[in-house]
Amino acid sequence: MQNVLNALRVLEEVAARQPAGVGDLARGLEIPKSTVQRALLTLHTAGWIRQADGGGATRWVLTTKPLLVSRGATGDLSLRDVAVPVMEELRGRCDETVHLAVPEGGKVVLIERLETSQPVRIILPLGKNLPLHASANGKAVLAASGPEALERHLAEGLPRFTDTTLTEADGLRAELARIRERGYATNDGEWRTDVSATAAAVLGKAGRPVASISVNVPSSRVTSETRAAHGALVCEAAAGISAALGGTRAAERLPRPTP
Amino acid sequence: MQNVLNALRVLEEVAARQPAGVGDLARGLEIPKSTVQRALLTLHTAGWIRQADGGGATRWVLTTKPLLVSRGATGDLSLRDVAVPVMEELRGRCDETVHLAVPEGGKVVLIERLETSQPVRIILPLGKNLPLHASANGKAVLAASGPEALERHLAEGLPRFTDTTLTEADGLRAELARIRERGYATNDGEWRTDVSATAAAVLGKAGRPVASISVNVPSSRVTSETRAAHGALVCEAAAGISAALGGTRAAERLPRPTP
DNA sequence: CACACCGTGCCGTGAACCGGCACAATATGC
DNA sequence: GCATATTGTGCCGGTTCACGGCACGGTGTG
Repeated sequence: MQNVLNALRVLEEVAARQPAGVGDLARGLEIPKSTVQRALLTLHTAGWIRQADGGGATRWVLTTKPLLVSRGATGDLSLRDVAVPVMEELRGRCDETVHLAVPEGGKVVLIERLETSQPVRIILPLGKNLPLHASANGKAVLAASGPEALERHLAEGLPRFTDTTLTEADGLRAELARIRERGYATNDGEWRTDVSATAAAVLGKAGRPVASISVNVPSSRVTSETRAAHGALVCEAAAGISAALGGTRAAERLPRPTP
Repeated sequence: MQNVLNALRVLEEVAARQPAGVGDLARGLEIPKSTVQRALLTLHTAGWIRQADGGGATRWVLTTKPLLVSRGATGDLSLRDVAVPVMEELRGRCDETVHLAVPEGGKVVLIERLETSQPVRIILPLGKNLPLHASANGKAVLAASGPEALERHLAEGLPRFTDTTLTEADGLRAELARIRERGYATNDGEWRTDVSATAAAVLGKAGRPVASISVNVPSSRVTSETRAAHGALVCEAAAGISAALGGTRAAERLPRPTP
């Protein structure tokens, strides 16, 4: 138990500051050197880390095993493989940065990105946590979730990020209704002043939102025409991914496959 | 130790067959149910897995933590972020499937893929291990490595995959010399009969190969013209990535940054 | 209703992890 | 060149906690 927690913390630390030695890690984690050393050897025999090629001091780096494991991290049929081609098509049509995010623990997490060719870009690191009430992806997911998810989120409060952030429950409710009506969500500098986005939710087999796809544009580049155009595009893209995942968004029951 | 190994095996099994229950995992791993249960709870408190939304029975799925950890899995400056735009450019010029692989443990591992728009495609799963002596990426890496790496690989033998596979040490040596001469490696059905590829190695700061980029084409579509064209393209792409990584491929020593 | 299977929790035993410490080898300061 | 600091590695005793058999309540299934 404690052993596993230590080893996983060491693993994360290795990932963060690779290539790293025993001393670095022990100091960064505030864990005795011996413990870190044992964790490193264990992770090595498990095939998760290896020693860097350079001779001298032993520096540890990750193997590709974490990558292998995270391949199935997004959903049943490898959401990423299905979504990326659709995202490429979408970016081709608008030439703006396209994001894919999945809901997790009261946030949405950015898991894939395709960049625009334009010089002014939105650049968020993969793995970034975005708030549910102040991002286009978050609001799209929230609008597609049940009311209990909304209440759960309201209970945690609506922190303000900019002066356009929705911090009132009623305002958020009205916004979500508008999103459900037109099918896509928008964000006009509600989280970072200069970031705007348009997003639509991807629905899984159970009709629940499993992801969200968005077009991200610097606020300075947004016009009412592009906004509407992006809305239509992300709706189409999200519907395409949902269908490819086998989503039953108002789909008729399929004839059962012959056994 | 044993504890950690168990937990990591459980984690991999969850990744492979998510959403999965305790019984499934225990049977698949041939580990007592109690042990698996403890490992699941531990992984949960560590934030690596979570319960699926569906009510009924508890099914476990991965969180995005493995994805976060694997972000830095490829190199110092996130090789993937640097390579993907170059790969997109490359695919745009030839409209064929582009692969990115990294060397690891006597193999090369496929870590990124961009697909062609053409109907006949090469589809290899991400994370696939490719042999050093019978794949374009592998040979490109081998040609850019030191002679001791070659000897180490020769000691393990050269298994035959097809009737064009290079299984003789001398033949491989000659091939590697040819690769070093022209800058790119080729594979003409030496691993799978219908898969051909052209690859060039990406060099890191120490001048060692840290990755390889390749254009993969069905053998039926290969001509001598496309082969030469792809060779030039992958060389250019690999050089671009190497430069972006700060590779010192014949680069002069930089003035040290003022402290 | 019986049966099988599910996920979960308890518990005694013994093997393990923990972490302080010591040691060799290599940078760094004077 | 000596002294100092820091590195990675290995050992070992004490105590903890992981192991895995077993039992329980709940849920389909025949």
